[in-house]
Amino acid sequence: MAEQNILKEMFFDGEDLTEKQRQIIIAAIESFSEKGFAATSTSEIAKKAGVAEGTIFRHYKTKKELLLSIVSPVMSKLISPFIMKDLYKVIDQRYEKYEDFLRAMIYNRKEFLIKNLPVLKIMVQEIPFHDELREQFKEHVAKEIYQRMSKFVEHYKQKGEIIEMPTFSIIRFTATSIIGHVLARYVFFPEANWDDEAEIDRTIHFIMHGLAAKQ
Amino acid sequence: MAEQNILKEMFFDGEDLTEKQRQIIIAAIESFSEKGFAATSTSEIAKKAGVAEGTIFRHYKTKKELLLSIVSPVMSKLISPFIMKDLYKVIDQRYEKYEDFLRAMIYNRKEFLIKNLPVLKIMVQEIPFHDELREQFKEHVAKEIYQRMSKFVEHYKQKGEIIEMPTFSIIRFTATSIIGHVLARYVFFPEANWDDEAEIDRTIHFIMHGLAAKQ
Amino acid sequence: MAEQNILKEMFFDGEDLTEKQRQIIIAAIESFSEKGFAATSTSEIAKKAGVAEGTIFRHYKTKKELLLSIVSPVMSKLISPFIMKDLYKVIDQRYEKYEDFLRAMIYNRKEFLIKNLPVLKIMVQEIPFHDELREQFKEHVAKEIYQRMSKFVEHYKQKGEIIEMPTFSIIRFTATSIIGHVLARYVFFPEANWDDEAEIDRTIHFIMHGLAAKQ
Amino acid sequence: MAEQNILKEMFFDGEDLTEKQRQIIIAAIESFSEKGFAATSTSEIAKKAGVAEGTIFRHYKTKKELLLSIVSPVMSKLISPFIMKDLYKVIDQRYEKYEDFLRAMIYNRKEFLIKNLPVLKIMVQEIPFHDELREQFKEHVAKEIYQRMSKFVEHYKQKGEIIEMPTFSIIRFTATSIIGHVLARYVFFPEANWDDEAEIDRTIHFIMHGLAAKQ
DNA sequence: CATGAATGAGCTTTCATTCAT
DNA sequence: TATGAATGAAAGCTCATTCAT
Repeated sequence: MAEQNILKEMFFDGEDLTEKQRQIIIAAIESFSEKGFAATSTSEIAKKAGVAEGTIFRHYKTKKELLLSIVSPVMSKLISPFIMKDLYKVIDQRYEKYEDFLRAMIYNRKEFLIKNLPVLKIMVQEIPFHDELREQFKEHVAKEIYQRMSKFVEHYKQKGEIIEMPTFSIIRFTATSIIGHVLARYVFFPEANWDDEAEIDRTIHFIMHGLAAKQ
Repeated sequence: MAEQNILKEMFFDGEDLTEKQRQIIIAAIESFSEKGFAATSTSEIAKKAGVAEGTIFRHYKTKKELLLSIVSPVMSKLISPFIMKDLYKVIDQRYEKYEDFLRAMIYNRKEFLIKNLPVLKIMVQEIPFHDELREQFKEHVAKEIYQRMSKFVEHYKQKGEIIEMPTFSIIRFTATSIIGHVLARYVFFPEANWDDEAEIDRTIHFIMHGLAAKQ
Repeated sequence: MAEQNILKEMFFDGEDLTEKQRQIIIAAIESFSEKGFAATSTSEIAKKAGVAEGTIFRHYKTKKELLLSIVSPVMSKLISPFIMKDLYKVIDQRYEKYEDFLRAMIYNRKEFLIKNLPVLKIMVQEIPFHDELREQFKEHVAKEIYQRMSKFVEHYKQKGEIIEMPTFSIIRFTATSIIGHVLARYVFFPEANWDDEAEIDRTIHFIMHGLAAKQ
Repeated sequence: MAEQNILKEMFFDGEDLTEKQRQIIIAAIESFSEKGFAATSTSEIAKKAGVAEGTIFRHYKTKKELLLSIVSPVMSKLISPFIMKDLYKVIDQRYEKYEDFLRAMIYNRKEFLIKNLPVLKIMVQEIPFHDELREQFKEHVAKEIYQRMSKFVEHYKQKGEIIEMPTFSIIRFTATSIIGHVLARYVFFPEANWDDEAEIDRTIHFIMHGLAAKQ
């Protein structure tokens, strides 16, 4: 129930979907993320959503279109904070250090990630098998984020905040460390007894200073 | 063809499979990793392997059993260097510093990973959807590797080589950085113009010293 | 065609089946009784019924469910005259002698048996191989009929109409004689030149007086 | 084990079957009688018999031939006492009354029936579905028995022992009563607490004198 | 004589999709 | 707009039978 409310917020704000359509999407997200796209049947979705099989195809021409209609908007929203106008100025003024910037980014995207975990799981699972998704991800997510991140990274490099190293590598190290945190925290060991703030601090410290003991 | 030879080495050393059985496994690996397990039909595998569909089921009672027979042995081999007897002594003598140990591990597993990329892709893709795989991975891969890594990490912590931080976090940071390297290098951008040695150096440097510029 | 009409009457009175569903049942009865349940394929039924194979499984989850949906209602109707309320009173008033009762029963069930011969054949053939059918038959047919027959038999025994002998044996002799008549008449030699009334008389005479010549 | 010995006696006396062949027949009888011919797979028989699948087809060209090789000899032996030479004389001298004859027949065939119950079950089950079996049964069992029984019945009718009634009916009543006994005793309620001699007496009494109380 | 790998046709069942209502 | 009966292709799997060894 709680999850359903959250999903509604994310998905249905400002969109005019019928009640049935919402049920279909909620049911599809649940099934796709539990069993995978290919292993989920439309009849199963229909049953879970409490609609007739035909109703799904009234709204989505094919099963794949249903998948895209779920994953695409989340992809768009995933990068939204990066495509703010005047982002650079804001950043420049507010975050003196790279780690301040990182912390802000992490806190900014955290809620979004938690809310959208099932859809993000579907996205990650299905990207390798669907050209449209892969294309969309590359063009509108990876590329966008990479380009904007590059600017910041180069900015902080020029300021002498961060090490001289290919920008690509810096972004990669940053990204994998943060994604690793999210996966560990929310996917692999959600039940563990986490001190979230401390773990984020550790992650940022690792990104900035690595594992070597200070001499 | 080249790939087939590699697969043969990995899979068929010392096992007595019929020629048809080998063809089935090679075909299944190809299809599963390209389209996913659920989206691959047994008739497609049969056709690709050049056998009758019935032949598959003579050797593997179900499609799932075929999947497991592909993934399980690779899982076992994945951790084999970690379960060497007297590993600790060897390590202790040979690797004075944590980064030496890391470098050795990376080079040790590199060939294995490259050779088994398709099967590892299948493994990663299917673990979320098959209890048996998940259980097997947790019990025989994750747990084993974690326990042994813990010993090393604590060893280097005591030696004052690495920072005081929860062992779990240290392992996580180390693992995600290395996995991130492998994914970038072999999965996402295999075509790029890599200077492998330099990139491994950078990865290890990042793990040890982070991104902060030296003052 | 004639047979189809009869089947419709028996099966579809008061039930709301689609036209296709009726065709499926009619085709299934024909095939099951001709070739046996296990030797009949669903594709054959579909073809004979003029529907797609998928249609069968829309209405009956499995082939076995289709079998049960055919046999079960006939089992129920088979015993219906025995479970009339106030049956005992009616009998008591109307049939002074056991043979009157027998004659009434035979004529009562005769039409039913003739109409349902194919389904009854399926029932008899498949009971040994399907636990559900066997259980259903034991609980709802054999037991019911036996209990009610017992009352009558004991009633006529007390009246001195019939011989002192275990009730079970009396019912058995009665039943096998009548069933033997039905089998001979309608199953083994339906083409023979029967004088139905005379044969029923003979059967009842045999039950009552046996084969011994009167001295 | 005990059953296996009995089966061997019945089946394998004087026939030169290999050990494997015997195992196949024993396994086939068990499976056919438990699940029916059509629902039994040859691989199942092979497994139960402890032979390779191919071995079955070395001895029996088809699955059906295996069925016939099981049922046919039992059919032949079923009527063997009826086709004794000089049977009529023997009968004439030994059995003054029809019931003496019946009793002798029942005791004569009893052991045979018990020993061959599984095969007889197969025979009864499969006759409706296999023309060869039906033909064989009609020609070599039903017809033979009917013709010989006719002679006896007419003999006893002439002697005034039994009632004036069409011979066919007399045979039918006799047969169904006896078969009913066998089914009740050995098929439907083998576990019940039977007084065999008494029940046979009752059966013969019923055949001779029916159910009417003596006035 | 016996094996068991291999076959391909056929099995029951599921599927995404259509369409008359 | 929503339904759900109907579809036919294709799914995973089983089968009786063959044949090289």
